Amino acid sequence: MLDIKKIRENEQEVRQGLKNRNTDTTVIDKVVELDHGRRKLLTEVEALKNRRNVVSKEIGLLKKKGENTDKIQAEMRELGDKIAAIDVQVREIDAQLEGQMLLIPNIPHNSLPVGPDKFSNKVVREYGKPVEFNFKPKTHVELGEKLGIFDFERATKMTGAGFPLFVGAGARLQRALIQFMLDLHIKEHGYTELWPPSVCNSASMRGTGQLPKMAEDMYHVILDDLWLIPTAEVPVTNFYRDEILDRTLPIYLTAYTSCFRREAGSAGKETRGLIRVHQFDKVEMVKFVEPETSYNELESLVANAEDVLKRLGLHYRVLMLCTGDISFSAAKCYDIELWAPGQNDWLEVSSCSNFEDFQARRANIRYRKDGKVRFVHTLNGSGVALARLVVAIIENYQQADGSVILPEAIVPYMGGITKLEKVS
RNA sequence: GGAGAGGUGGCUGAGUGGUUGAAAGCAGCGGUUUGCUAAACCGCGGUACUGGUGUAAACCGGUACCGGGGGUUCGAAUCCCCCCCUCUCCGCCA
Repeated sequence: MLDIKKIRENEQEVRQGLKNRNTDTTVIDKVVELDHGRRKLLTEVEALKNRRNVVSKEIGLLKKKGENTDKIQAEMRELGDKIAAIDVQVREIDAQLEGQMLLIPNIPHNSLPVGPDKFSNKVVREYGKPVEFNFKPKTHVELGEKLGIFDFERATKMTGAGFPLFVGAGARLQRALIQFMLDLHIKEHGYTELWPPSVCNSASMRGTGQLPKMAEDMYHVILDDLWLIPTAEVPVTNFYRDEILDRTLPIYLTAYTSCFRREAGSAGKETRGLIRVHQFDKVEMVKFVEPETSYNELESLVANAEDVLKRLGLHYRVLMLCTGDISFSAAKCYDIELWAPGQNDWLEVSSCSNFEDFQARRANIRYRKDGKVRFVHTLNGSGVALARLVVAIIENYQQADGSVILPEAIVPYMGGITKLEKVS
């Protein structure tokens, strides 16, 4: 959520930010009008309440002396009715204002390239080179089905399309990668591990910005009004919701969770394989930092995610997303994409964002600095998403015979398996 | 799911419908004392919204906040209703 004061004082800047994002700015018109009306009513009703408070005290004193207060009480009853009427109006305006404020996305940071869509994203750097094959590389679907490391047909029987099922060495590979990534972040990057719930309540979803706008993209457990988490960002960021932190910042947390996404509206797109699925696994990194440091922290967050890919020897590139392509809550975002030769395309495996105080305001996460209470800045990034990482590993490390040599870094986690081969 | 108990400030914990923003303690901040640390003593406190003065730092006001939302009343932490959450016991159960 934006600061209403910022809208009041820097209206043009906010409008320009929204325009750069391709967002309709009429919401600002509404907000400005509501805010104006709200404050006018507030001054009025608060003056009346002050009078009521003063007179009520007098009534108490008069009664103690045994004097008759019927007349003043009747007056106050009238005043009370007036107050109640204005209070109703204020409450209505508050609700409308809150509703509008929740729909306004974050303002993009001024370092972003301005542009309407992903074609304006800027490649910041590229690591490694594409693997050269002396045969035509296969897709992970062709390879994996032959290797028996996943089974999409039976997954469809159990659950439905878009829910992956890993088998044997494939299942172990998932577990190994999770362990490898968590160990790296905990031991070398300074994160503390959390193992959070897989469902969250609506307040948490609002806190990180999924609600109210993305309700249709999530699985909703209606009986208990709980939501399956689309990312560990939700539980981990909400770890500190409604708290004033007394710990020294920065705080780095990491968590592995499954992630659930309905992917409404993307039916038919990339439906085969592991590229776009309803459930996938991800190690997430979340930071709570002082505002002055958040852009430096974003750079080191990206570096932490890149470290995973470097150690796995994968070819990747880092994109700085343009104003039109960043997500609702983010002020700045880097995407990391892996090269997948079977797909002949780049695959997004990480999205590292600085939300500034946008989530902190919604989730009410603050800290004390020199006796004053301030909102923290929150950041998060995938470190990294598994399904697509597996795609890249399989497609990059494939051999002519259809086997897959595993990157050295995960061999210790694979119980001696160095190669995925067909088992009969 | 059934029965009971409870939700008060950063924490612990009092609280009579009328100077209660809220006793007390702890923590915190400032000061005195002290060779240093500690201790002792004195003093100060919350948050949000909002009005005024000021370029600003700031200062002076107002309103609201005792789990959340309603209600009764001139006046509610205190009385009533609804909801949420936590704990204990029972039931069920990986």
